[in-house]
Amino acid sequence: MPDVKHFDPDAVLDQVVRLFWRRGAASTGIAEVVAETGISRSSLYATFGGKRDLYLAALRGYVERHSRPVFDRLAADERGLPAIAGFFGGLIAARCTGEHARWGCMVSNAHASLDGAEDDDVKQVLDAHHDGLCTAMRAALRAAGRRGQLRPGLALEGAAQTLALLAYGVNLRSRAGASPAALTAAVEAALASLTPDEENR
Amino acid sequence: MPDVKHFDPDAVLDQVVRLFWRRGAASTGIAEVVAETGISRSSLYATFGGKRDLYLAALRGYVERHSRPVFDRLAADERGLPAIAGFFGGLIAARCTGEHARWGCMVSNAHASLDGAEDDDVKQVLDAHHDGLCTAMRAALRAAGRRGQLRPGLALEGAAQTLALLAYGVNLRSRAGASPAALTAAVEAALASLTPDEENR
DNA sequence: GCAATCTTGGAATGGTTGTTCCAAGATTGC
DNA sequence: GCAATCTTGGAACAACCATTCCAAGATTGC
Repeated sequence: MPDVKHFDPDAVLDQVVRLFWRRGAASTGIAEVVAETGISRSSLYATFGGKRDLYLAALRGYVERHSRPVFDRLAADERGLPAIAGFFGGLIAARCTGEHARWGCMVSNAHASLDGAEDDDVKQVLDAHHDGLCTAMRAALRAAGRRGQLRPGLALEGAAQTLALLAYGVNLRSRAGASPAALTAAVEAALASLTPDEENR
Repeated sequence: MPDVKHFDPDAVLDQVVRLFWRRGAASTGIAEVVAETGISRSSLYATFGGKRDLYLAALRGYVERHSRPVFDRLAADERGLPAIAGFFGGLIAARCTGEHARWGCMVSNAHASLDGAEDDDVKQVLDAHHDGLCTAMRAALRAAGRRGQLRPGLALEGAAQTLALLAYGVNLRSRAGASPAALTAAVEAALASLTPDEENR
């Protein structure tokens, strides 16, 4: 008997993600969300709750739709270092060109926007994201190890953490306009230092 | 003949830095600044101009008082890798403990809060900061090279960029509550991969 | 001590914020 | 087609935003 929604919540959330991703949560008003999505305030609040809930849903949607697929692909890639190089290559391309150029990564941005307050739900998403990235990186490094691409004695867990933090650095600097060349140089140096000495002579 | 200021602008700017550093610019109101500093709105506007000018002054003050001294010390340190290890050790300590624990780095935070708009002045500060960090890192790496601490064939410029981006990663993750141990593991792995193979067997 | 000149406190402003509310509209099962 | 039930548009709201303004106060050179 009831009426049904006159819009697609998933599509709307996608637009909200793009808005919060680009502009940040604090400096994006509900009015902008309404203008961008075309749906009314009532529908927004009825579907997603208040602004905090909306942001949280958008952040989770971002991880689910943008981060997770990339992490999964990296973790499943058996090529070793080329897989990691491919990950960073795609990252730099996505951060510097195309539709989302200079937007950075919504999760990285969220780190800086964390209110000292009880942002526990947001923090949980951030930690889960970081864990997913580290895990994928670890898997790719293990594959590299199996193929003999890594220098002897390399601390696999530590290297995974290094590369994960490096990705955050790329995300951050890309937002300020860092050149793809500079970012690529940093990544290539990091990857080169994982290989045995012989390959760099 | 004129009257003179009834407060110390430098001390006030320090308080403003701490406020924007911790809470971010977008979510900090002028009212909070007035409450924190104790000076009145009139004095604030007369001394620093509007909010954008105030934030810019605070950002520049942060770089001048917090980043620059650390960069200079790193650049002048002739010990090589131990100097870099010391830099990161101090960074992790400052980010995870003490007065500014979990505040991250104001410049790193600024990256994420960049409005797509004409934030050209802010971007300039960010670029200068990044340049200072890379330059200091390069100098320290050169010292390491002179002392034979680096693996053969290492791309010095690339390694400097890698370490700089790594620092941004540390800043970001520390704000979300990353453990000093995890951050240290990432840094140590990065530094270890700069040395010749022999030292890790 | 005087007058000139800047600073200061605090009220006032107009705009924007997130959120709520309700009448009007749309869609359902029967 | 009917009523029940949800959704929708848009007005209304109080709180807060950055900024301005002015009378009152403080400090200076003389």
